[in-house]
Amino acid sequence: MRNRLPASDPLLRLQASITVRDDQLLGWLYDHGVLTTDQIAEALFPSLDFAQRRLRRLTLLQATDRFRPNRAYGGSYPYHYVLDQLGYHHVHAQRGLAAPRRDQARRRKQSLTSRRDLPHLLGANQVFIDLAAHARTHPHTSLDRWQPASAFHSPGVWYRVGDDPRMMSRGPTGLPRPDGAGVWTDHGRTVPFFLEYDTGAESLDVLVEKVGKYDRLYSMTTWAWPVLFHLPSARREANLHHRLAAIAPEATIATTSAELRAVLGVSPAEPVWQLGGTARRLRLVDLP
DNA sequence: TCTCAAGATACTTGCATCCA
DNA sequence: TGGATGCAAGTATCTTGAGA
Repeated sequence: MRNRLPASDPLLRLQASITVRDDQLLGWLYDHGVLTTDQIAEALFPSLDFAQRRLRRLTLLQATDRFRPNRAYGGSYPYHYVLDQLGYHHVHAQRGLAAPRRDQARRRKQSLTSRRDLPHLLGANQVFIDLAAHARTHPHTSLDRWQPASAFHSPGVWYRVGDDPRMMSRGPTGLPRPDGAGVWTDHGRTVPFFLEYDTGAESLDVLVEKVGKYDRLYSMTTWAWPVLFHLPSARREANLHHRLAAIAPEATIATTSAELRAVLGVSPAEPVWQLGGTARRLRLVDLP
């Protein structure tokens, strides 16, 4: 039974109302910036209806804040949720960090609402949300780790014991900057992976260049995680494989498309991943 | 140019049921 | 008793398009 004593301090009132699921949501918003109502409902709640109720409650408690962009031709997008100042206080307390800056939430909100690549961020987050939603409804599967792109921006982040010591001070220049990374478990088998989310806005040359950076990483370090390229269309996916066939990358590159997943109506955990040179689609957990 | 209804999209609210 | 949940109806806000 949670403490229902009225608390005058907003932070105490929040702490008294928070559930394990709220903890996970606030942690995700802290790490990944912004999630929509639909994404949160899909990954954490049994119904959209109940998710909306709970999110409204968290917003009233000042743990989360939200904004709602309008669509170009009428109507609006669902609410986009971000962490509010009390949410930062709560996550910092949970993780044993120093108190956040007084204007931390305001700065982050400003940066998120004005960023031009918001659809890219939401798209990349959606891949992990789909995995979390899959895990919620499929026993013996779990998304054990979900790391944001920012986790790979600092110098020395790629260094692991046994690697070239020069990697300790080396920044991400010339090395990959994945849109996220995760660890997926399915019936006792575990696969870590990097995600590259493509909206189709960049040329194929840029994607091939990214593969080259993973090749460089693999040759300099002990990293050997498969790289998942999530592309918008089947045609773009085929074109990328055609380009990769010419360079035969050392890194393990697996691809899928939003188009294919929409037709099949399946999550990224299902057999949708294509490796170079094979037509067969593999499940995420079956990737080498 | 202005007004207003229709349509689209998503959130809110009321009520009921189940369960610990 | 209160939280979790589902269903249905209502509400809010925007764009579009027709008509005065």
